[in-house]
Amino acid sequence: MPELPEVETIRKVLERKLAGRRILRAEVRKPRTSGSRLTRGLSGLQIDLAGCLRGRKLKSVRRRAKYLLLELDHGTLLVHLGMTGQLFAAPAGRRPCCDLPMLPDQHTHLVVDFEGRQRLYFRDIRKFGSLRWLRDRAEEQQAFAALGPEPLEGEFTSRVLAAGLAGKQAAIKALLLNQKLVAGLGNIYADEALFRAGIAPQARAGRLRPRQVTRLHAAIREVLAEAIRFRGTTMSDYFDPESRRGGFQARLRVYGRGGEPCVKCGQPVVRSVVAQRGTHWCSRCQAGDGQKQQKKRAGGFSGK
DNA sequence: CTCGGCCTGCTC
DNA sequence: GAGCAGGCCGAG
Repeated sequence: MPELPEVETIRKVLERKLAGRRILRAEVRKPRTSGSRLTRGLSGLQIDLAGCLRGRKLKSVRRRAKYLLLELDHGTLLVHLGMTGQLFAAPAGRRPCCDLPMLPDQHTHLVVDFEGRQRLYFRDIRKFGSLRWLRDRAEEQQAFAALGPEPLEGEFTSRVLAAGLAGKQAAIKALLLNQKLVAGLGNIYADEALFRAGIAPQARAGRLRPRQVTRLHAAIREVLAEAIRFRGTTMSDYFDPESRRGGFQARLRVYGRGGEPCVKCGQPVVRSVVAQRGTHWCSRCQAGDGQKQQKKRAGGFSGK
């Protein structure tokens, strides 16, 4: 699902197409009463989302980690896309693109009509996404209280990363996915950053050498920035609001390439499970300092 | 921290 | 039918 680069790509498109426009009407299509975060406010109370949106003007579209914030002249709609969430902006009654269904379909949960015949759809097949209504900045801060630094901002320094890793026993990949150490990485970019840094995903976080931490910090920023330039990664169902696919999938070095030769050394890319997630890595280029150490030394001195 | 659960659709 | 999928949350 969408990770930081995809969400940032969506943000840019929405900002360009919808910022400054007023909402004429909104429709929540499948309000579910219990267990769903879809139409809940932060307090957990049911709210009339359509009523909150109607008549408001969209001032700007911001992003925090993988969250989108549609900031209105009164209140903010917080959107998280989960695994399969999509936002489409298209004129009413027009199909977003030929290989997508006519909207709204059975998976469309919210339809927002803007002035100028623009219509915004929130669609989410697996329903892991969420919509929340934030009344003010205080609620916004509360929503993000547990999130770590933005990886592309100055607040995310090599020192901050090092401090977050110090003493941790967990696999480095688990921490990268956690959103607390740094926010915005998901399974794809965690694997890609670790490959670029030459660190094994299962390496104990607290055991990384200072230079490995420095490389990881740089790799995280580079891979995210590059992925944004290519408008994100489309493995299967990611589209931006103009129905465009991402372009970064052609530049992935390990993710989704299990069994194929490593782009650096030619050895087959390994596909295993780390932190309960499918993980792609090169056991030669990412020797790290975990259990795989011996592999690197095969043929030379044996480890023990 | 790790695990299971949440959902639906797709591929074996 | 089983297993898998880009994320998160709550429980242990």
